[in-house]
Amino acid sequence: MSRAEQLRDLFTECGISAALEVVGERWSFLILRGAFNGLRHFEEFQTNLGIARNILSNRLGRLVEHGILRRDPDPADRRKVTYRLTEKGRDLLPVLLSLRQWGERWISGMPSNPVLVDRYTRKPIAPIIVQSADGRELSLRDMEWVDRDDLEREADAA
Amino acid sequence: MSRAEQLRDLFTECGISAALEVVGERWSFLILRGAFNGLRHFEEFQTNLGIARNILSNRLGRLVEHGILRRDPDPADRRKVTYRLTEKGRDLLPVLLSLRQWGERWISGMPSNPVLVDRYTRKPIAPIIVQSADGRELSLRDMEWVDRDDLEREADAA
DNA sequence: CCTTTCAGTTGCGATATGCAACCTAGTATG
DNA sequence: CATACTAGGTTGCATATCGCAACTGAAAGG
Repeated sequence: MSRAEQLRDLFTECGISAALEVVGERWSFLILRGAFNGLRHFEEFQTNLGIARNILSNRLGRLVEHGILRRDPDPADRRKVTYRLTEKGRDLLPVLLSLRQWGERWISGMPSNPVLVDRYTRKPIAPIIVQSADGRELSLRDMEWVDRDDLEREADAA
Repeated sequence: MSRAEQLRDLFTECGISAALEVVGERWSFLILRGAFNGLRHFEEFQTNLGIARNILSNRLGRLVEHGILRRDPDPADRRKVTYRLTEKGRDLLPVLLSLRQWGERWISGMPSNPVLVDRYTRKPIAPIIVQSADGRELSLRDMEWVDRDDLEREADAA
């Protein structure tokens, strides 16, 4: 595959642009961070994040539309609405945490509060890293972009 | 304290907000994806991403200001400028890859092309996960948010 | 009833984005 | 040398999105 072809593929069918369509807007990550931290109700998000009410309304709606949050009426108090993460939403945790760790390391320079700990050992979670299939840590030097078809041909040849 | 300062504090107190202040704008992640895949020059970014020239100019400038990209004139052709990732920028790889993996799994439904492989084993990299300090995979059930001061008190009590 | 709470919606000005045209320095061509 | 072309922007202007404050409407609570 030529370099030009590789680049074209890269930009037409990448999971990153697909993901950004859904969670790439201004407040989406912060709303999700709130949800991971236990925020459930509109007013909780609004006062905690300081986000404008109309924007919050719009973002919650989009996250629900995309199946990242579930919106349930509270049976005990019919004014209240409960937003909570779906499995699809919970699966964004590595993204949120790696972003947070990067921000702590390179921008704020210190760990934020509160800390996410292993419930049993009470120790903070490890830094999120890129690993090989057999669990070794990989840096950029250890990796290479390969076309899927080329990779299959390699495997067949071996 | 002015409203602007209040907002600034709000933005810097959490690693996620701090990170988003720098890389949270519309095209930033896509520009970084390009950089990770070898794009170096203004025109390369522009034609491959289809981004407006003024926005690209502004984003590249911001990424350089924040030390995520380095901007060097090309000594061989003094019209050309080379943008490349700094260590701070390269350290965003787990964020980009976990976002990509999430998008592949939940939005596009299939792995994108090309694939990032371990250069030596030729196998695709592993899914990015959250791990304990001793390397066990952690799910949300295994974790807990703890105030840092409370955690210290726990440690002292033990 | 009367008040408060919750989850929004509406109107409107400020900000950000996208597009096309233009600009400047440097390079290739004849 | 004159001319054309290239790389990396900038400028003007239309549109889209955001943020704030005020308002709404249904449901509790007293």
